[in-house]
Amino acid sequence: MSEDSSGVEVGQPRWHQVMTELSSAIAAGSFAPGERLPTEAELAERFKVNRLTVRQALAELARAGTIKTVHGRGSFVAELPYRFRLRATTPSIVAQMRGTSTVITQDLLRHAVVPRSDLPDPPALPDDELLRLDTLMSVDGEAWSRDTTWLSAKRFGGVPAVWTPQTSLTGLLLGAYGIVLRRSWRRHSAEPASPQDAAALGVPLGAPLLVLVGANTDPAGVPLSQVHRRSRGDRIEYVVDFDADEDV
Amino acid sequence: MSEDSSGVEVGQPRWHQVMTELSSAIAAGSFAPGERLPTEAELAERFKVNRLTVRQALAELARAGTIKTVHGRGSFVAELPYRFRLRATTPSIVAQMRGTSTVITQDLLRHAVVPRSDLPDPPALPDDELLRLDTLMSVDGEAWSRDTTWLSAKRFGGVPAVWTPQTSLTGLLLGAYGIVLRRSWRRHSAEPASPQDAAALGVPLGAPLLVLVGANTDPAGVPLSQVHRRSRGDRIEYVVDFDADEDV
DNA sequence: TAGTGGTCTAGACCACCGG
DNA sequence: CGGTGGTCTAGACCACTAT
Repeated sequence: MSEDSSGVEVGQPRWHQVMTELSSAIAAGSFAPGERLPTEAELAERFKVNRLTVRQALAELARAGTIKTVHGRGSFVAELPYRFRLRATTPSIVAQMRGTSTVITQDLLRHAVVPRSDLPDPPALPDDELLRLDTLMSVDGEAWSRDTTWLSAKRFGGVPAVWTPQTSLTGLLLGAYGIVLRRSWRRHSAEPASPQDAAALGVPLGAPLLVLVGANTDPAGVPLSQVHRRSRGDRIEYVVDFDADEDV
Repeated sequence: MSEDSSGVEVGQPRWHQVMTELSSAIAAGSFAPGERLPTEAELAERFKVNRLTVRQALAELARAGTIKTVHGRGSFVAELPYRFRLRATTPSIVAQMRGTSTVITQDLLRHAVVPRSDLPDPPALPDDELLRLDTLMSVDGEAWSRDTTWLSAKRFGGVPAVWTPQTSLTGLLLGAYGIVLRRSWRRHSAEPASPQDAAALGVPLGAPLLVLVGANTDPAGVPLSQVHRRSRGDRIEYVVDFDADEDV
């Protein structure tokens, strides 16, 4: 990245220069976390570019999680980037996070019983009727991940009735059914946020999500549940520790 | 997503409609994998919108990996989405992929010996001089992931001299040094592609990358290497299997 | 209602690719 | 060289938020 005598990038598009200058200013503390940036019109005037050029710069910063843009209000510097480190060996995410001083809620958005034959790619569960739970996990009021969980409808049909935002599914299964979940396998991938993801998680379209697909069994190895979790990439990461004892 | 009588989305921005229509056309096979889409000007005329509106639609499709846009040539439908499934328990990625009929190369882009004291966040290795290897892994000529690997410079200083594009680092350490690597821990996260990532991997700025940070030890548990791998999210995923025997 | 970001247009010029 | 995508401008109007 070459620069001229005044420290301005050379040979880069104008929007890229604006992006890095804003990024540097934020990193240098010229704008505090949570603070509002100048309006797009002001930035355009300050950088002597068109407003669209500013917008391209802001869009990239938003996708990277550096700022958060809200329609009608402005663009705000993100809170200090914090990524929650989750142990992949532990079935319950919510239980792990509850150990902290933050407020964790998991709302049940939808639930339905679906015949296995209706599913193009049914989960590997030994049941004909499957209970589908769509939940949204939030931390301090900020949505962090969307889950879709599949269970046996016959065995666990009562779960939606007793669900509360404080529910941890693993804890519920243990408490109400006496069942201990054991992780069987996990798949980790990175995907761009779909329009639905973007709306539910409050991230820009295309923002990186960390996606987990996995299965849990009972202690005997009988498949009990299958999970599909889409988490904000700037908030969640998974740790696999091969040295430590693999307990819960 | 409501639609009017002709099946056109309603209440969505024009660029979003163009995006979904193109996406559907591709999914329906109107454009074969690898085929070139009409030019932006043609699409603008066909959809009766400005070229910028078409460009916003194409940009989202490119970030999602549906198409690949090349300056001066056009936009091309991506080859059938294929994601390589890598076992997280196995230290060597390259060795895993070599089992397939594809051509895997790993080019050594740069290497340097760095005093540990020069690093703001040094890897957990018991050495004062560290060898840094920057490599690029490609599959059938397409760049899939960039690695930065740290090793003891004293023990492994000869590695760069014997490197070839066919090298697997794990295999090399075993062959030339008689050392068996054992995975110690792994961290998986999702990040947007930086300008450097985008240039090296041929993806759009901000495209989702699957990032792995990890450490390996010798069989006795002594730290040997630390890895930082940034892979194309549309090409790589990691599998953690808790049921299978954890060998290899 | 005023101020903010979100969308869209028309037009221009530049940078890259291929023959 | 002609054709393609990449960047940028000026200007307009819409949608959302706060007061």
